[in-house]
Amino acid sequence: MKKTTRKDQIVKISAKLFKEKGYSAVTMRDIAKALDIKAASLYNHIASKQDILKYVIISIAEEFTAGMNSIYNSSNTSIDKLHQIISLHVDIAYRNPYEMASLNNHWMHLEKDVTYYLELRDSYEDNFRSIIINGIATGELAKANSEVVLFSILSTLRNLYLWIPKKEDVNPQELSDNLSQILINGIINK
Amino acid sequence: MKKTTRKDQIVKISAKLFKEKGYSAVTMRDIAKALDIKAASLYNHIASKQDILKYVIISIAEEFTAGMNSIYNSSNTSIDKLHQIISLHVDIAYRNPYEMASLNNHWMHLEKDVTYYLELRDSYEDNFRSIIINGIATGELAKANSEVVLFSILSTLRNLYLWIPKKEDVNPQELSDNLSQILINGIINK
DNA sequence: CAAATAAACTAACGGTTGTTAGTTTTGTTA
DNA sequence: TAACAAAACTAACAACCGTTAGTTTATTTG
Repeated sequence: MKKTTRKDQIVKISAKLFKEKGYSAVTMRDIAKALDIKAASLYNHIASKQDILKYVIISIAEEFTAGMNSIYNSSNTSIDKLHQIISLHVDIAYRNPYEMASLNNHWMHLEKDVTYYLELRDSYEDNFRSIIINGIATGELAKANSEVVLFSILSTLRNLYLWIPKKEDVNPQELSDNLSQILINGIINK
Repeated sequence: MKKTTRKDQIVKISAKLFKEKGYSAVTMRDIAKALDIKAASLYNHIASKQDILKYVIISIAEEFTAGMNSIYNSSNTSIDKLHQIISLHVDIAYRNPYEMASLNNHWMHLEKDVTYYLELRDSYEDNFRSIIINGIATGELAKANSEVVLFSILSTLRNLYLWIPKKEDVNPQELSDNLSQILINGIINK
């Protein structure tokens, strides 16, 4: 059982504020006020504003990359791997809806750590791309522009954070199933 | 033939900077420097920084709503309407990749004009939703959670601005066709 | 309970922000 | 070419920014 430290609280509330107004528009005084302390007190727990952003983003980026590696290296069919990727995204977005906003939109303010972030993201995308190309090669997937397929699925999955908090009682398993059906089988009635 | 005014240049270069760093991180001095003038000179052409954002966002939001109204009120099948919506997005994103970033991510800084923006967006989404629900009712579309269908397609279309500038020689018609195939027919090989 | 540590505070810093006022330069029209 | 308008300039403003230093208060530990 791990306890929530003050630093955890700072990172969590910051992620929420970053999502609402964007990283640059959120001041240290905003963050402090949300915790009912003074801005200077934040520095007993974190090194800088950028440091907070790093804690918001990097751990989740690593979780995605690790999850993708595990899926990629399994011996499932391409379609099963796609189902697992969808589940991975739903699961992480469900647990971290605010953090996902920074992961998607505020990573460029990481400055020093931006290179590491991009390595994680590229690794993730490369594996995703391979799975799609392989699925087309084996005939599991229809012939299509693999870059457009990748872009389309990834766009939907990366936007889940915008949608999940608006739906009160969304069930992750059910959402995952619905997405799998729509993204993989399409929406047309055959 | 309409000439490009200084104001047009300011709005255009601002949109590009807003996409790269976010609205709040871009200063009036950044915008001025990109045009090789001083920040104070900008105020001969625009009223405020927020005013620039308004010019970046609102005209495109109106273009989307108008395009959607036209499609919605036509007498085509639901599936044809979906094809047309995809074309609409590709067309607008192709012509305004930088502005789309503000439309998607920086609209909350419109302050006074945020209500009008949200009206346009809601109207757009309501029509989109109706088309999907109608398509399912007539049997053109498979039975599925209409909200997830809407979310999935909209996520892909709204992210086009991120993808289009990265692909050098993307042909809008070809992209539109690829997207239609993938989003409507799915990716599975049947 | 004394000592040590953690975490809050006040006050202030140097720099940057959007914006204004007033002035000069540039370009157009009578 | 004189007069006018458009668009640039310099200088500065009050407010706000992230962050630091030094101090006080609260909590934990020996």
